[in-house]
Amino acid sequence: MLDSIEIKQSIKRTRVHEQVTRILLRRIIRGKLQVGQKLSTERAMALEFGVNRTTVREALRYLENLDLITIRQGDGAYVKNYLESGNIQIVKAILQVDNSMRFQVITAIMEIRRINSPEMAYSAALKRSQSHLQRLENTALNRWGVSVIERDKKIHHLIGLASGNILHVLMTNFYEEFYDFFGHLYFENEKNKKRSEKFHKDIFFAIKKQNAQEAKKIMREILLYSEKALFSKIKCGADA
Amino acid sequence: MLDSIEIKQSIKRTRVHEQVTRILLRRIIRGKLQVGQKLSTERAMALEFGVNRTTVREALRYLENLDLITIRQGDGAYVKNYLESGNIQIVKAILQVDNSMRFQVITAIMEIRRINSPEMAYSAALKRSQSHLQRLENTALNRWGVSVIERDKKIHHLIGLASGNILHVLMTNFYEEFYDFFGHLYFENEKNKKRSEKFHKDIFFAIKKQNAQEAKKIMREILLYSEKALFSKIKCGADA
DNA sequence: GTCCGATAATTGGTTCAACCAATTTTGGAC
DNA sequence: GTCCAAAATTGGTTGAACCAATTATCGGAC
Repeated sequence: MLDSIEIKQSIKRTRVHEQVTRILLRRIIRGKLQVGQKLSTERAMALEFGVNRTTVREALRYLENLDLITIRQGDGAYVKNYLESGNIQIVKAILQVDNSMRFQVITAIMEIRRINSPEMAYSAALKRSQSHLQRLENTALNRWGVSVIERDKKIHHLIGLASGNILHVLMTNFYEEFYDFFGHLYFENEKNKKRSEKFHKDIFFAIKKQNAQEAKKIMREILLYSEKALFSKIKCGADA
Repeated sequence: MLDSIEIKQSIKRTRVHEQVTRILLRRIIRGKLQVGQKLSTERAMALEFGVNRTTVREALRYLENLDLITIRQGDGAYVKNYLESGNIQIVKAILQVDNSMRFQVITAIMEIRRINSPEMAYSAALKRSQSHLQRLENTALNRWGVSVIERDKKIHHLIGLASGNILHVLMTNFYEEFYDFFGHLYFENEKNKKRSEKFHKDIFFAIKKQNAQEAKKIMREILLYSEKALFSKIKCGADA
């Protein structure tokens, strides 16, 4: 009961089937297991990795849920072409096993966010309910309590809810999964922090006024700003 | 070897752990299992459903992959708030267990597509390689072979590839998972078919000319058209 | 020789029983 | 009441066995 969530997450022992997942994932992403190729049998993999077949099966279940493989009883498991059938979650999986694609993936994510979030803000300004507005105000104007990064997450999330489109919410969840990868790079800078706090207020008032065009513009500008700030940071980091 | 893919898919016996998944999914989506609530123990569920604990575990693994539950060794499994942490794949899961949200979900998906795909076409026109252009031409201009709906899927997919953003490709995969739900309603109409075939040619030529603005406009127009066509269809279906 | 069908071998799906590892609960010492 | 160690609870993993679908094999009909 006393353990903080941070400790729980950092200490948590990696489950064996997650390690197996990682190995297979790496083989697929790196191309050691090519599209259409048949995986070893469950029994053979259990032997190879020195684990139980049940454990292998849990790993295969994960890859199947990502649409990275198909499994057919009596036959075997085959690698699918993730560009044709894979679901969006695979980019996170990719990042975890292949750091070389990191920059490309992050760029792709930010581009998608730059396309979607302004429209999300637009819809939110038009459709926001009174209760969403209230929650937005509580989060945007109260400077105490949580960190800026946490407040930023919450603002985007609330705007998603206010937009009335569940996919906007889920897309926002998706972006946030990558805050761990690059969010701190942005928010550790004091100037960026200030800029985002201004954003929180501005977008709240635009949504309050139901000025959709302005909300869209404000969202667009903060995303462009943060992208620029982030990439210059990454470039500096690479030079150092 | 003789069985067609259709037969394979329709006949395929539902795996037991998938049935368990379905039950638990329904309980969560319908709110019988509320956010924060603890699920029964694996052993208890195995008893309740009359299956083995291993089978229950495979179902739980699925829900965990969807970020619908968290599992903690020594403690148990808890329902998460999917609006805060769920990944995009859950909307498909929702559709499979709760038909009442069907209209809302499809509307949400089409809105997101209307936001993204025109920008995807824009990028594709700017960045398309010669090989992507070639594949696009083969698909867009050859009227023989596959059905219009299959050609349509392929066109969108190729535009995604040409855009150079892997997320555009994966988002396109995502939309396509719902063609089964509403695609046939659109493509069974001869006039709609003709309209889409025109779209295929038009967007190809725009991308060939690298006219990004035009490609974006063409994409936007076909999406608006198809949405209108689809909703009038759904409305008629509801009246009949 | 080819083709067909029965049969065997292979492989994923499920079950059972046991034990390991983390967490929670219990109950006594203070 | 607090604290700590033991016990109970619960998820994680293992091993072996059997079920079910697919594939490979082999013998006979032609």
